Amino acid sequence: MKSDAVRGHLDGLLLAVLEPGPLHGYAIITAVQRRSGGALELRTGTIYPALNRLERLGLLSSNWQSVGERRRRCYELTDAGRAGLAEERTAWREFTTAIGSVLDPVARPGHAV
Amino acid sequence: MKSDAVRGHLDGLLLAVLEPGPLHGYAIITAVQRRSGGALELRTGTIYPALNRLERLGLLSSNWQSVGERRRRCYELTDAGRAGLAEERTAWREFTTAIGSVLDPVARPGHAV
DNA sequence: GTGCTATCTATTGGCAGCCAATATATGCAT
DNA sequence: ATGCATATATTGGCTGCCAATAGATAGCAC
Repeated sequence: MKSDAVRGHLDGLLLAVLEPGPLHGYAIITAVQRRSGGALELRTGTIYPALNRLERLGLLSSNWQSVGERRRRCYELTDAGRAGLAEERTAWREFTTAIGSVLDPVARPGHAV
Repeated sequence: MKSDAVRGHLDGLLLAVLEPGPLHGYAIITAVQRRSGGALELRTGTIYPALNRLERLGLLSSNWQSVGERRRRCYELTDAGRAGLAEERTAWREFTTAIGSVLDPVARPGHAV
């Protein structure tokens, strides 16, 4: 998987891994990695600014937790975040359909060429 | 479809529409538009530099044609271009699988959650 | 008790790559 | 003669992700 691969789809990934429940940043990275079968390895410089942005937009809320002396910042979806995730999924479907029908027209029966 | 949508997948699109036969730049734009059902509208500032790059890389070859007084630059796939297209299709499959399995894990039966 | 690795958060600089805007010219219809 | 479709090309700019860097806690091996 080439670098820069998630460009334009990062928000959807973050919202999606938070759907089952709250996670902190580090756990989000491992969750994306696990759910993608190891294909997607996000960097901290990628997700922390993105999480901040999503919180600023009202799609996420965060609260600090303490585990012993260690601090964690836990993010969870807001209602707007759940709506945003639904939009991202729709956009993803449209996107893959558009690119896919150009890239592989024969693989889509019923599609006029 | 948001602007900047084809980012990272442009080369594959160009190679794909050239697979059936040679086309000139303007026809490439309309071909992508048609095959995507109108979803993808590439700009000249997007494709001309890309076509040049692909030719420089040896994936395309071009030759000028004259229709009356009008000049057209026709591009066609080289053998390397055909190989490149196959790679792009593989990469596309891996990409959609990776993002898709994060975005929509339940929609993929057999995928452990 | 010293290193090594994993866990955890955060910021900065850079740049690839696409788009908007712009320029130019032909051909045809009205 | 005006406007729209056809046709090619360049430039500047911005978005957004990544690499690099920084720093702190915790546990394990030795």
